[in-house]
Amino acid sequence: MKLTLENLKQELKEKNVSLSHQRLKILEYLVENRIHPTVEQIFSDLQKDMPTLSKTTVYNTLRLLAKSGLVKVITIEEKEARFDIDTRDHGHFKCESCGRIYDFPIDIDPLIPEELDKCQIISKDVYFNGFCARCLASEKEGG
Amino acid sequence: MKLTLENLKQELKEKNVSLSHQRLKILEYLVENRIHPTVEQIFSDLQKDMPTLSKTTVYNTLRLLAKSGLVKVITIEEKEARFDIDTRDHGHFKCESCGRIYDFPIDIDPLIPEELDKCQIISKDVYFNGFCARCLASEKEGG
DNA sequence: GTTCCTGCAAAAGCTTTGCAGAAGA
DNA sequence: TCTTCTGCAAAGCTTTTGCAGGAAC
Repeated sequence: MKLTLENLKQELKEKNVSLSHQRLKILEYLVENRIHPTVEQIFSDLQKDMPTLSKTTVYNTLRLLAKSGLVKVITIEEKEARFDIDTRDHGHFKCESCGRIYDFPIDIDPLIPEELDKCQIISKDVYFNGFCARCLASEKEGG
Repeated sequence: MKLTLENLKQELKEKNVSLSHQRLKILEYLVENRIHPTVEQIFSDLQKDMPTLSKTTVYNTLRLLAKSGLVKVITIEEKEARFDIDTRDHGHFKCESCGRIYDFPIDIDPLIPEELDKCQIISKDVYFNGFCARCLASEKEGG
């Protein structure tokens, strides 16, 4: 299933989660801005078109979407949570220089050790930290 | 190199990090209690023997140890940081029922995709969430 | 008219900072 | 003596909660 706004709206409908104007805009933002934004980013970007939007609503909506399984909370850094509309298994790489978070494909299921066989695994996260190719290149170039 | 207090003290010596009484006790605690404790756990346990210990010192020391590379900060949950004296690559499984965090061996290096070849990876974290064998068993048993 | 949602303000919780006094070399 | 460390208090941030007003059906 592709991660389109239509599909996500349909999924919410099936789960009886209503979509107010604010909620729809936040969902749209997540679909169109696959940058694993923070609450602050979502809030300040959307506020430009919705001056009355409050941060509380952003928090409430993200919590609702996470509870409904449509959004994943990324804890790759200590201070702030980040949000990902793509809930399928994949890895995240955070550049310590520019702050960008990149997705990368990784299938760790074959590596899960036997000792976890008797556990029930609900979510799997792979987080890498370092410096991205772009920053390494501009560092070399710029001095 | 084994994770003994002696080896860790030696490593700090080489890095010119001095070990006060408080710092030594916190380091000892981490070596002897491989439970990925929170600041609160470390503080309240150590306070029993060191009534004047302050939480600030626990924070300061953990930051120092992390900066020195002797401790890893685990962000497997959103609210509180946890600390691991074992900085070698391994996975963490957090049980949502009892809150325990288990270590498990996993070597993801062979799975790192080509697209990250030009990045510099500094740290790798694998976090699983779910229910541990112990909790699943007692649930079945207890009803 | 009833229910649910929004958004302000305040509170809560973790972590950091400022600083004076204490400890140690 | 001089430097470094501790620990109290206060501040800083992110996130949650209480609640009155408003929107939607």
